[in-house]
Amino acid sequence: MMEHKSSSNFLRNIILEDLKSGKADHVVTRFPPEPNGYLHIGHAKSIILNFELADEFKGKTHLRFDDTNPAKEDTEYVESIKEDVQWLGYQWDELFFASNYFEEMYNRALLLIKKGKAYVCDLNAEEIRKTRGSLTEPGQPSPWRERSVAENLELFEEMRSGAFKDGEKVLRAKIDMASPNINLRDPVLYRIAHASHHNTGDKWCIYPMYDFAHPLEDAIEGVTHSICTLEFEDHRPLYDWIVRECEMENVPHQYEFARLNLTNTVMSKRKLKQLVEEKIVDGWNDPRMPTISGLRRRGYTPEAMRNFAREIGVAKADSVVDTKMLEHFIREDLKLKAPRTMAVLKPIKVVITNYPEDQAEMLEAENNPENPEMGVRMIPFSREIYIEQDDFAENPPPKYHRLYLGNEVRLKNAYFIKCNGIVKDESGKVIELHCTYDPETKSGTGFTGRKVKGTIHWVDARQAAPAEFRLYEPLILENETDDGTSFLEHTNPHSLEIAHGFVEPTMKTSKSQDKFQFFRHGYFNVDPLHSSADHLVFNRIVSLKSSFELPK
RNA sequence: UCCGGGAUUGUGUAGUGGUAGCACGUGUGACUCUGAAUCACAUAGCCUAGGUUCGAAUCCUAGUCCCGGAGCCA
Repeated sequence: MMEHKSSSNFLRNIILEDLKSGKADHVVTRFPPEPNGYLHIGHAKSIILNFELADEFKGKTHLRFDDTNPAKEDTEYVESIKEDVQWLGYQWDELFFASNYFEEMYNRALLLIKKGKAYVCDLNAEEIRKTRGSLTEPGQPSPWRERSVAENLELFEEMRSGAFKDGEKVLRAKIDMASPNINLRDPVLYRIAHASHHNTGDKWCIYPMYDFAHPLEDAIEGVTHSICTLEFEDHRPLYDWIVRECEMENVPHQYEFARLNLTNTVMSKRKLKQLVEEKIVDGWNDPRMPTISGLRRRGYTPEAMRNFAREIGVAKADSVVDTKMLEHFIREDLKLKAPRTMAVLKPIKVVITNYPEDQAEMLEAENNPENPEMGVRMIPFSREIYIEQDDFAENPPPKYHRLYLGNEVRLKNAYFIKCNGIVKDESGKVIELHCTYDPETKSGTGFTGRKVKGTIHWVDARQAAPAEFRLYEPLILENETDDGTSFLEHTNPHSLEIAHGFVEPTMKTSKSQDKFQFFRHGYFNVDPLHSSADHLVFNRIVSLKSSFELPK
């Protein structure tokens, strides 16, 4: 399909100006996830932004794992992140791990110490917090702030060699305890953690903090435009300080944009993790999750996600994008790609009383009327078929165009049928319909003798394949409020509905991740985990829009 | 309260001194072997108040409201 062009945004304008003014003569961006969880659609926005910005200016984009905290990170996440980035359609020019720079970072820390810009502090976490001051009051200098360079050097080397326990000492930058920007009040640069790291193993027992590590990583890699989210805005002066004082050759610049929020969705790793751990969903790739792996399993395509990301734009104002926008782009992408087929989700049997019992025929059906190149298929038809329960009403509501006693409708790709009788069980529930068909009205014959208001879908009762359908509703009912309630109280108990019905016989050969439009229902994806040849499972990606609502 | 940001139709986003545009949504009609799609039309906006200017969403002044920041997390 045609890819949408993204509209102008402030980051593009900045790059344009930088190139024009000579502040930069090329562009290098990076996507720097911490491998401590799965990527979600908010990350997709960042990935698409970074890769496309670089691409537009013939630059490069690195994938860099920001793995400076061994306690939280794991190679499992490294692999899933790589997979998700590639699935989205991007290939990094370079793959880096921050942990591979640990020696370089250590040397830069040494430089800071020698310049009198960093010191080893013996205060514990609690004491550091207490002396940091508040939003309105300055902090107090640490009693260890004036240690000699020689002593600092010796102590820092001992920290590295494992002479101290976790938390016993830290390395701090010596900046300004009275700064109105709290990030500048002698921030911690290194902490001691006797933990083994997914990449460096037990080589290190001191690990750099984000504020120290990130600017160095960008500088080492020659990143020109370091794009991050708004909450790091306050860190920018520190970022610049580190690059300057560590005397880095390349000088990257940090720019911040607003993270993505979607209606009826939570987007923080912490909350998503909670949904997984409290078993509200079935893992990180549950089709209800806004994770890239969840959306993929639901049936979203990379094209739809890219077009969505381009359309929502990039800005600095906090915002919440309507999920309908995302849905629009998957419908648009699948419209010409997905074959149409008929599926009855909640079946009721119809007996066509004037159709000979021993007869059957094959009828031709277009695979996609909007895309004739997709050809045709043959579908079986005989005396007994299934239709959708909702397509029959004993007491039809106003403007009901479907089947009811005495009314005639078209069976898609087949004949007109008229309802003459209903069969009920002891409880009074309608369990079967008796109809008659008109052979004159066969689809494709150009019959114009009379018109019907409704066309309904169906499957042949003898040959249809049983199938399971998973219908999703938003996981979160209300958007976050400030009333102090946990978002878990707003989860939708009916976010998953499982239906059992039938699909056309040709669907038996469908493969994992195949996508279809079930006539009049919506777009569905073959579930990669639960579907098999003898037990078909389809995830509803998104329903079709409908201007008619059945009254409850 | 200190520091840093932000405010353009219902939602998201362009516009950087010269007709406020795009997308989604919503509504109406046409068409229809999908109550879909498509097509047509409609819908509605510059936070407030002053000022500069022939002319302000844009520049200036003063407000208002919203978001972020006090991890040895990122």
